[in-house]
Amino acid sequence: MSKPTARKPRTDAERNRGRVLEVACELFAERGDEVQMAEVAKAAGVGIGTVYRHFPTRQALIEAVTEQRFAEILAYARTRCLPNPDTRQALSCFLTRIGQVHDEGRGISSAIEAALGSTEPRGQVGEDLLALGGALLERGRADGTLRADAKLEDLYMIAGAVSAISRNAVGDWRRFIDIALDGLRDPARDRP
Amino acid sequence: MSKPTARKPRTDAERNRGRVLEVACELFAERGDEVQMAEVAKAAGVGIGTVYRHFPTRQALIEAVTEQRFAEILAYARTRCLPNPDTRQALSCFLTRIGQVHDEGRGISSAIEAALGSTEPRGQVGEDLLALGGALLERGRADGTLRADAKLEDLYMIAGAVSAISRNAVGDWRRFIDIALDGLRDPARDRP
DNA sequence: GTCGGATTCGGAATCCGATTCCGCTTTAAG
DNA sequence: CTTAAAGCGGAATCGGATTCCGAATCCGAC
Repeated sequence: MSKPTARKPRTDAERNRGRVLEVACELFAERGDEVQMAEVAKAAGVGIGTVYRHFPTRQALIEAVTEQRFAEILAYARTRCLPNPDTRQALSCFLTRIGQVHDEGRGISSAIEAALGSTEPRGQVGEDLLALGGALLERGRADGTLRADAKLEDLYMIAGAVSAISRNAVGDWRRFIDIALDGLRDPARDRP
Repeated sequence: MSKPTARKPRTDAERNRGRVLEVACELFAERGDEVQMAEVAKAAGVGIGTVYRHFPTRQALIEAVTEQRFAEILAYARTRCLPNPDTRQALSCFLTRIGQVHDEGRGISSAIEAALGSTEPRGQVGEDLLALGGALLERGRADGTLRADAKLEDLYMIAGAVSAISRNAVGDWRRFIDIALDGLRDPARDRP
């Protein structure tokens, strides 16, 4: 049974968790992977032990930060991309946002990339992001922007690719987005 | 001046270096990133100090292993891909090989990926690989397999993407290769 | 063949950063 | 206000890369 005996979590603990996560977001965005746990603790004004109580592992902390980023992307996609009636532009806008997030916050990029590709979406945010992608995909298939056999997986492969390309600075990821979306176009209705 | 005072390197040193590199290739391929320097040393039958003399850093060792992989890819591309008269197939074959290398040796994948995207090709191998890509690209533009404005950078973005996708197991990278090459096709001569 | 010094070896010691542990402090509940 | 549970801080521990240095091996000269 779900114990009704559960006491309300201490307010100071909640606050501390929040501070740590917030500070971690900033630090990772600025200096990326090189940030140390002790630094995060000091910057948040708590002891190392406290950081570890809330995020049992460096990896866990990184994942939490990553989820924040995902939430940002999700919010952006909902307000700026979905509303665009041109499906191609909506898709491009969505993918572009992913590239931008990497360009801005240098850190956690690899985490974002890994999470993007994971079939186990961490929590509600991942779930929602997946759903949003599905909706865009459906629209695209319906209005002919995408080939009929385009899959959600395809979209996420491309998203992962954008992540990798921007992270490694391989080239112009904006250009890549165009190429990839062209590749996902319906070949039967080309030529404008 | 290039010091003529340089004595020929000791033969045992050469041999040790070779052993270490060989053993490292195997270990990294089998167990990837988790391999420790001490392990490599033991497996190669030398002391840790020796490993460090030849590869001053774990990172350096990984890069050396990576170069081996690149050499394999280069050799394969030369003998199996270039000779294929169908440029599309040749390109696909080349990219497929990259995906396969990741699927086989689980390790150093991230290193391969990073190196693929680097504008500073490590040594002759990278140089040659770049040249080979350029040749395929040129062929593709000439025979209409690729759009006229396709760049070498595009090809390497795609290569990096294939690495990332196969490494993170985001999805079916073979399918991605098709999509990406479709996107790089000449849009003016579609419809068979 | 063998002598002397340069080069390489081996592996113990060191360094660094993540993670664990535990006595002390603060909060929720009665 | 009292008390036990929930949290806290940070010193100690651990794991693994990297450094150091005396001992062992080569190379080239005689």
